[in-house]
Amino acid sequence: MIRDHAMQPGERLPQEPDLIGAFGVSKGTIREALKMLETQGLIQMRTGPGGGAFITDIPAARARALVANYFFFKGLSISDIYDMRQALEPELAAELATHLGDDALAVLNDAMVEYDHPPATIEEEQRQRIAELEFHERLAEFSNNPLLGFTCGFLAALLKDLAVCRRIYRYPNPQLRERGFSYQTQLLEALRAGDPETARSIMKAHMRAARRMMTAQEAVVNRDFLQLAPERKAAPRPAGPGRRRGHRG
Amino acid sequence: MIRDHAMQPGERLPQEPDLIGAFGVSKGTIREALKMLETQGLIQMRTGPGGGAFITDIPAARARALVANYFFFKGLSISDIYDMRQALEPELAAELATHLGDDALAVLNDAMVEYDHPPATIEEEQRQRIAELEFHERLAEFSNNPLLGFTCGFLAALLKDLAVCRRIYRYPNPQLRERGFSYQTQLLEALRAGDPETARSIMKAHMRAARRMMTAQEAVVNRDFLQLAPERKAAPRPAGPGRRRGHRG
DNA sequence: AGATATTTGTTCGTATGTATT
DNA sequence: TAATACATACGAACAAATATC
Repeated sequence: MIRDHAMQPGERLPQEPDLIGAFGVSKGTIREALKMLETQGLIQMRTGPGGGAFITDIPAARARALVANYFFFKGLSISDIYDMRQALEPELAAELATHLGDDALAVLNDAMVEYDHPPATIEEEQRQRIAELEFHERLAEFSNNPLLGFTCGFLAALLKDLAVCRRIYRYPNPQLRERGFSYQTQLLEALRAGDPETARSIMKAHMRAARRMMTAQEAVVNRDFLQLAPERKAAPRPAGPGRRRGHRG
Repeated sequence: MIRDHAMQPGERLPQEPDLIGAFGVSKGTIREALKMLETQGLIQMRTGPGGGAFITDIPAARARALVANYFFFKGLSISDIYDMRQALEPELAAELATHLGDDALAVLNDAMVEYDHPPATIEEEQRQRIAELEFHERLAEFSNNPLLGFTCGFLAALLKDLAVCRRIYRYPNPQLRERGFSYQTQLLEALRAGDPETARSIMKAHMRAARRMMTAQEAVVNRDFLQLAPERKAAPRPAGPGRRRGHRG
């Protein structure tokens, strides 16, 4: 019905009694169907007069959560994520350099104040790592390429949420912040100058360095973690034809 | 409940009456909840004795469909897709070269027989283009990196399904098949030889050439299409802060 | 092949919650 | 404050699918 009527975000579906009539099924069935659409983020329900089911632009966070579920049993590793980031973030940087305005640059600058200084506590250090990843989420939001923006934002969100990563962030690592901050400062300059090639190569170096530090840390953390909780080593691995690595998400 | 019990794919949830008891809600509510999980691909329902709700590994096709919905109103262009493919497919090729076995190579070879010859009809040409994209889907399935595999598979699926692309495929373009087939033949050799650098550079050239041909074709097709159906020009554009291109999916 | 038991799927009537006017 | 228009929730009965004997 949505497709055939070419319904656009903001429009309202018929009310439940009308849907019951239109499709010749009962209320419960209609409600299950509406729940499916709501789960996919395609509609939002509102109660009360004037309420009903409204077509919506799927929120990026919803789409991210749905696809994150897919990777839940896949045992993603830091390397898997950085393979992608190394390929995509430099392209994102280059693309942004071609069109980013002063307002966007100001937003990005603001995002960096959270970690422009050494952390006083381990808790602050963790907050800074999250903030650093949110800087990358902001970058992604400014992309003119929805695919590139979504994917880069998704990867940053993964790094915030994945269990392995959260364990990594419990270990102090001053270099990670220092070098990250330095790269991002240089990146903003290149973006301000509208210089795609420089932006790309800065981001490339940033990703290479971050990957090196994260995978090194991953090894340490996994060793400690597995020693402390050795039964985890025998945790059931994903079924299906041959994946080879560990690091359950 | 799934998370707290750390339930794994294959396990069964309690039956509806038990869930009703466990959560103290009615059958309709339980069913809406189950529908949500089923929509996300997290469970599958089966009727009959021994039936019920089973935890499942989310099928890749399900996850792709969910995230494809997100892009439905975003008006993706051929360029958007090829920005991603140019960045990712070469990395995929290089990664595959490090571990692909003879069985996998045989599967890929089989996938190519569909388009190892010039098409006799326009219908066959269309089938060949789909088959060529399915070759890339196969490649993606063999990746050891779930993120890279999923994303490359998703991009190929987009090119199969997107309205702009389907229109493009209605125009004859012998070069697309010839050059694609030639690149893929070279690629298989590099994969067989276990040579990541060669595989990467072949795929890079393949993507560059494909992008060029597709965007050129896109311009022609859009011109014809918009002339034939000029009211489409005024189709409502995606809401929200400034996207700049056309080519509604 | 057919009967039966088990489990999900659907319906209907009713009651409740919530936002607008 | 009250009336109205919606979604949301409940419960009992019935229908359909499927495995097992």
